[in-house]
Amino acid sequence: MKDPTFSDRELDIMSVLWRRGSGSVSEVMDALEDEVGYTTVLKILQILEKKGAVRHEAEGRAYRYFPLVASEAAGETALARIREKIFGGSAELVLAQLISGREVSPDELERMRRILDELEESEP
Amino acid sequence: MKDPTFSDRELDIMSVLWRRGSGSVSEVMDALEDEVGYTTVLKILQILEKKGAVRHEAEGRAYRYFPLVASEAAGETALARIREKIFGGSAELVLAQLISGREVSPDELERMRRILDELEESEP
DNA sequence: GCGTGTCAACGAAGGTCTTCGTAAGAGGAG
DNA sequence: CTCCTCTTACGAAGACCTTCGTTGACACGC
Repeated sequence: MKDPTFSDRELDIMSVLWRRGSGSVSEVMDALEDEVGYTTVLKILQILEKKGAVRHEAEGRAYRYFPLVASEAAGETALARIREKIFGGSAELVLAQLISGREVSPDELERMRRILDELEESEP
Repeated sequence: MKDPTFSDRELDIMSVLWRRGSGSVSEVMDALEDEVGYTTVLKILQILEKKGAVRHEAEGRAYRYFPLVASEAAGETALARIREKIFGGSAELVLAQLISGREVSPDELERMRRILDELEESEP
C-alpha cells in the first residue's frame, strides 16, 4: 500500500487498531468516540481489508483485525500533504502551528529539542 | 467557519489561493498541478464560496477569488486531527516524522530550534 | 428442541466529491 | 452585424463514503 490515505471514519478505526494493536469488531466499536452501528464498523473494516490496510484472523466465532499499514506510513503521507498544501512546504511553519495554542510541558519541550539535536548529529 | 476542513480538490485550490493571495478561475486552473477542466475549478470555487471559505469580486468580465479562511486555521484543524488520530496525541512524534526522511538545512534546523526557544521564554 | 444473542455477509440508501457538458451572456475582431 | 472566445451558471453523472437493515449461520442456556 503506497501513500496510504484514509477517509474520516476509516482513520477513526485505524486509530483504534494502532492504539490497541488489534481489535474485534465489537472492541473497535466500543473504542470509538462516536456511536456507530456494529455493521458499519464491520463494513469499514472490510473496506480497509480490501484496500490492504488491515488483515483478520479467526478468533472463536469472531474475527480479530490487525493493522497492516503502520501509523508512521499514514502519518508521513498525511503530514507531507499538509506541509505542502497548507504550509507552503515549510516544516518550520508546521512546527510553529504544532506548538501554538497548546500547553507544552517542559519535558515534552526537552524531548522535542533532543529530536532536533539528534538530527544534527546524524547529518552534520 | 469553525474548524475548517477541505476535501482533496478543495485543498488543492485553497492552496493556490493561499500562495498567490487571490486568483481568477483561469489563474487557479493554470496553477494546479493536475489537469482540471475550467468548469470544475469554477464549480469548486463556488462550493468554497457557499461554505464561506472564499469570496469573489468582479474584475472586468471575470471574478477574482480571495481566501477567507486563513491557512493557519486550516492547518490547525488538520494538524490536530493527525496528531490525535495517527500519532496518539504526541507532538514529539509528529515532529520526528516531520523531519525524518528529508534533508533539513542547517538554517531550517536553526529556525526550528529558535521556535522552541521562544516558546520556553514566553511560557516558563 | 427452541429461543436468544452474537457474528459475518450483502445490498441498498443517502450523502458528498469531482467531473464535465451544455447553455447563455458579453466583448472584441473582422 | 456575425462569429469566435471567454466567462458564469446549471445540472447531471459517476465515484466514493457512511450508514444501517436484513439475512443466515452458529453456539449457548434452558
